[in-house]
Amino acid sequence: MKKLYLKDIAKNLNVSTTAVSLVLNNKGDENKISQDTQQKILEYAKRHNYVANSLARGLSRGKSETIGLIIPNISDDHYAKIAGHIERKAKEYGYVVMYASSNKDPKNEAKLIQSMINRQVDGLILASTQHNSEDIELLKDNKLPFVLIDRLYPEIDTNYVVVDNFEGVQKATKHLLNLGRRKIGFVTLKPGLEAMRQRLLGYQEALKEFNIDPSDALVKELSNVDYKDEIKEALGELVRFPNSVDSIIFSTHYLTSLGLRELRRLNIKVPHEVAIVSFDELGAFDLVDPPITSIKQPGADIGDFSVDILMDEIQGNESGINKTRMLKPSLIIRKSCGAL
Amino acid sequence: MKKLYLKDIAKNLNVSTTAVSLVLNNKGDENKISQDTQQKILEYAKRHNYVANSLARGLSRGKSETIGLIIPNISDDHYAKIAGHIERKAKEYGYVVMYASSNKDPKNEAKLIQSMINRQVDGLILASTQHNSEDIELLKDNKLPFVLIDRLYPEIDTNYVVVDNFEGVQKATKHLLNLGRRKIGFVTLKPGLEAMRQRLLGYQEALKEFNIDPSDALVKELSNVDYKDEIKEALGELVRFPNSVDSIIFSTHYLTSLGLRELRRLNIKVPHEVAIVSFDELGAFDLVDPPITSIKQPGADIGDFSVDILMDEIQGNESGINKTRMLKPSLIIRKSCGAL
DNA sequence: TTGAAAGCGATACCAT
DNA sequence: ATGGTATCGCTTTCAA
Repeated sequence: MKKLYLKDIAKNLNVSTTAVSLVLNNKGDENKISQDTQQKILEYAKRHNYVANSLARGLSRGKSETIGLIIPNISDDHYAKIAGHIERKAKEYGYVVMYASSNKDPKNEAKLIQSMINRQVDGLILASTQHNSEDIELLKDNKLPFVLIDRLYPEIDTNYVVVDNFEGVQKATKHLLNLGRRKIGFVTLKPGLEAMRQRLLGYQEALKEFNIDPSDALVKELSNVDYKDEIKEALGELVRFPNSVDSIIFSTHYLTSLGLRELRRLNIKVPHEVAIVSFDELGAFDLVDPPITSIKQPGADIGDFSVDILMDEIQGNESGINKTRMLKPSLIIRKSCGAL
Repeated sequence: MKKLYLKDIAKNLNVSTTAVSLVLNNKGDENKISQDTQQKILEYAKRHNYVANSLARGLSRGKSETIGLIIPNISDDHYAKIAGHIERKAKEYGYVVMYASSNKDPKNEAKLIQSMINRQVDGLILASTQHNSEDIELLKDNKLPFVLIDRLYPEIDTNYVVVDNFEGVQKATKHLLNLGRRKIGFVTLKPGLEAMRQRLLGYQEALKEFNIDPSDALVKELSNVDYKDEIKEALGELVRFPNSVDSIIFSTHYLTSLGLRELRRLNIKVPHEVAIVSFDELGAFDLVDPPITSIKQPGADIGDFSVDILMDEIQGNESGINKTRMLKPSLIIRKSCGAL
């Protein structure tokens, strides 16, 4: 089967390439191509299974019908879920998505953005994690439509879809406080990650509302690279005198997994001795012993909304659609917090 | 910042576009462009942050430096992990990846393949699930290099990277048998999925080795769409007289999760009354109560090898690299099988 | 209604 | 060593 090109079909049908192109792009009517010709072309194309080379089309129209997705790590539950929804939604618009993982490295991130730009993506969804605005400049310079997820820059005007990290943790912390817990530890990652900062603030705010002084000793900020090792020591310190926490909030699902393993190793009863709450979930958290109380992010909405917004930007619609979304996470109460 | 094109830099430097293109593609030396000119061009390009439009380049060279990835569902743990490795590896070759989810629908799959072809991907990694070879024909017709993962066609000559589903389940089944279990249920998805068939065969083979007649009553094949409902009934039947299984193997991680929830609802003690083993893992399976014995797939290897093979194909190397790989899954023994 | 022809931005062949 | 220029496949303007 030899490849069939636009000009082949024009030649074989004795019409111009213009006609063929127009008809195949559904512009036959508005350009008053006769019904006869249209039928002929359409049929021929269908019968021979013609499809345009989208590189050529893209080059010609200045549009690739591709969007880029840059996230810390596609293998992570949270991002994988979002990626799934982004793809499904993008497909509705006839778009396909290219993804790339930044591994939380800002340098990497900048490179990836540049790479996406070269590849002429029509828009970008960026789950940048570092609070670093160079990449944003890059995008603005290139006039590339984009939507931020997982992060927002209050000081810059951007489109974004984020979850309310602050409120999520605040609610969870208050939940623990209402259950009578008073020495609440907070295990998180070092700042840089804006989302992490918000989560910490939510924790501190809740404590203040209960007139408890947030103690630095109860907050453990782990390095983004060595957290697997550091968490052991951190937990050791939290459960030992003089800290002796009665509960711990982990700021992300993988810290929860790691933490729970370590608590077991230390032979600490959850939730009896130490209650725990996780920000974000892993697939089997409801089956864990004990089932993990979690702050759940609306992954589907994050994906869907970000694509909707992006498409709106790409199409240049000044439609009424909101270009920013602050979504609410929900607290799923299970046994690990000591409530049930 | 106005966009800079190849011809701009040629004009500004008073050289030909040819020279610029050659130099920028590291073909300066082999084409004997003077060092002076080369320096000039390189510097100018760097200083002005020039990068080629890859659509144009792709059109011109007939290569997009993009590979396509078609999988049932990127949100699934298993595929997300593979996708991560594929991307990392592809990046090493200067490639970027486009993904699309087929949702296990063969029609969908064919469409996606066509779409990838239109988009001029240089190669395709396909985790097709249905035993349907039309898509393979499509690929061969288009002479598009591809690698199959998760499936193989013994009768067709293709590149593939698969895990030994048969042996994995066989090993797990024998493990249960060696622990004294005799009435082993098998919960899986309806055939069509080649991998699923292999798993079933592995189960049956192990039973035979122990001189046990594989009973159809102990095998529950659920529909790909309604498995969430069907599994409840299936489990009810398995644990009730006359079946009364003493153990169950679930042929995929999400069936395990669902199944475990149902067993709990039925108040059945795992592993005491019914031991369970899962094919494939979910992130927190080691934390579940009881920790789940699982047959673990080498996701990293699947991803890495498939890209290596694909790149070899794309580059047309007739190098010695093996174009097929049969990887071994490993049995991770935890408490749910009753061993510990 | 239809078609010729000029792009889109880069590559690479063929001269010089 | 360097430069013109045809070419990749499609879109789109403009004239007929």
